[in-house]
Amino acid sequence: MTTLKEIAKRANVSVMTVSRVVKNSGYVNAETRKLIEAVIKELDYRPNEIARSLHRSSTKNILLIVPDIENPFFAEMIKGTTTVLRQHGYQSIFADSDGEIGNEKEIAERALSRIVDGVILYCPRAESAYFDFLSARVPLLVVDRRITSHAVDHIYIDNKPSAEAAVDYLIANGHRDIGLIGGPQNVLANLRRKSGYLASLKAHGIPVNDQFMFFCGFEFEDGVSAFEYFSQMEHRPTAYFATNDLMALGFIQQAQEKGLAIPSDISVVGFDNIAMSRLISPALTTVDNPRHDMGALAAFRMLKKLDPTVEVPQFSLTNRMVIRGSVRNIT
Amino acid sequence: MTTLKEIAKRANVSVMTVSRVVKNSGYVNAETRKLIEAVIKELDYRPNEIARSLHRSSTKNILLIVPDIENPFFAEMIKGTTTVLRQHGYQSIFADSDGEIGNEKEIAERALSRIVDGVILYCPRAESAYFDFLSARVPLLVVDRRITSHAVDHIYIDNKPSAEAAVDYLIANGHRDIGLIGGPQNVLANLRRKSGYLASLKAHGIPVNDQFMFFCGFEFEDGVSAFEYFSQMEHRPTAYFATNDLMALGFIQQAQEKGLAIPSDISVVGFDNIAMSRLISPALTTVDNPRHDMGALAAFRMLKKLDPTVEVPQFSLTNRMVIRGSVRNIT
DNA sequence: CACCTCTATGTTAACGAAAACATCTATCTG
DNA sequence: CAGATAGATGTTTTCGTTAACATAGAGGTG
Repeated sequence: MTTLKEIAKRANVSVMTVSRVVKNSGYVNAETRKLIEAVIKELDYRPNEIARSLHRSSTKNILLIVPDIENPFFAEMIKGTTTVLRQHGYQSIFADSDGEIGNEKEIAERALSRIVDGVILYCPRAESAYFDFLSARVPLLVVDRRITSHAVDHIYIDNKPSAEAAVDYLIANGHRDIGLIGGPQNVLANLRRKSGYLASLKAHGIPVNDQFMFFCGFEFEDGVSAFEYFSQMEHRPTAYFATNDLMALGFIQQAQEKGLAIPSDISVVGFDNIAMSRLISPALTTVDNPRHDMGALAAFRMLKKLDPTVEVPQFSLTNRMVIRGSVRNIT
Repeated sequence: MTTLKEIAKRANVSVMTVSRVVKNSGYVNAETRKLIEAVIKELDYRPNEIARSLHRSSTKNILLIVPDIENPFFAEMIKGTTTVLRQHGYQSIFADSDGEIGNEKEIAERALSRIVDGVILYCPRAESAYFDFLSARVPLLVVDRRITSHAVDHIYIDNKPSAEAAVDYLIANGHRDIGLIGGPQNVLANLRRKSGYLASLKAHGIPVNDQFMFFCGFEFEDGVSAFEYFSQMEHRPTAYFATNDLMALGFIQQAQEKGLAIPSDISVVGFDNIAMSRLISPALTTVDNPRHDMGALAAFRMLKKLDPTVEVPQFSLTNRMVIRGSVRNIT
């Protein structure tokens, strides 16, 4: 716990001279510098960043709040963010809210104690008025959530167009009876995917069949259930759009279990492009969202908030279809 | 940026009285307190944690360094740690070293500037002498790496016994020709798994066949290569032990692609119990390691370092076999 | 009533660093 | 050679909070 003072005493100079050596600023005689540097080394001195932070009233820390770090979706965004922040001399304080609004707020509130220079919220659960509250008190960025308030800076990709493109792709491959494995109906991103499905059908003059839409959870098992639901029907879809890969995977596994082949019997398109979708057989055709870039952009936008001279590079944040082997052309 | 001073001025009292109200300590007249509380609310005051940290010379922050947060293995450990830390009033500063020694050291070194009260290194890459250096300067805990130095506190599960148990299980199911899909030979955990394989064979008097051991990378594709390697042999193993699930998954997928059935034609055991191993068909028999608990224990051990009165709960950190459907009894 | 104790509040110093300002010498310029 | 200037170093104050110490009135005890 060496301090400037101790160095100064040992070197027989004032703290200010030592400080000048440490920060390499101002005038210091070459020999004095040498002596002080030797003492610094001898006593293994390192500046106390807390004291510095207090003085400059900035900590060079950014608080990142995610609903669940075990979800690779968030892990990848976080990685994109921390990498950029670190390159710019900022550290990431990280917190996992477990998807609970209470935790989320409690954690965010800590940021108001000036332990961080800014807060980035990933896919937060709190009500939108809360973001106005926070934003008024600390540099704030909300990622992956649509925000209506003009005052709150945010990054959001609308999933509707890419979902529509995914269904367009099925239609282009000759499918007209297309099932929707629709996931939960209380998550915005998911609803936008459903909207894309509906929009595509409409654009191609295909009437919507309510029977062809199955709503469920978000998990692998929900894909299994979806298969069971559809397999009981007489007239079944030839192709399916699952609003996330995990459900698509469950659906495909169950289909194969029951002796159906993908894509010769059934075509499937997923959404998210999780790691596993590449690895199954056949590999899943899906929609990739730029998680890493979203995280990186969030970092840059935050840096610019804190220092307007920062250059924010161009990111084209668009979802992209990844065509693999789970769709068959039936024209 | 309201400070105690401003509150004091507005309420016409000294800063100390305000401080007493904020910290709820010492004597304060009920009416004075009420008045001060009103002013605090009016000015939206929050104590500056940086100033507090400086004064108490402790930040209530712990630095966590992982090689790659996108790897669910680390994400789960991190979650175990942060959850416990948060419950004890500590925040997690998080950093991703990208598996590079240089980054790892650079990040760890920051901790010496007293911005954190302790450091937890997950599966670090640095040479072991470095841990002595760090440990002498900051409360340090090393997780998932064998450390010989007596001075460095660490948490480590030897993978050999559980690997041995996994192979024992294959042998108990009547297999004697057992292939090893061995992964890279420069990673300690992986070598211990290989040692377990060898130990089990030896214990059962089964001679080791060098041809039956395939060494490769760590990925899904390496499992695919492994299948290709073994399928060229005349006399093939009836069962395989893969030193991680990802390779087992690649191996199984390729086997199924080539028309072989699991487990009727080939039995496979993996290691790690990643999420996907439950989801394939047949579900993979594998070895589960308590990632979450390791993370939680790391947190408790760190807390105890910082405050010896903390109770560290009992964790039985042992790998456990998870028997599912990828092994057939051929006796 | 002298003295103690409890209640209530204020003053000073400290945490470690650094910006702002001050001092002093040596050298240079007109 | 007076005065400006660059070089080298020191002193004071500030960042916001709080521990330690100081003060002072009210009420109680012997």
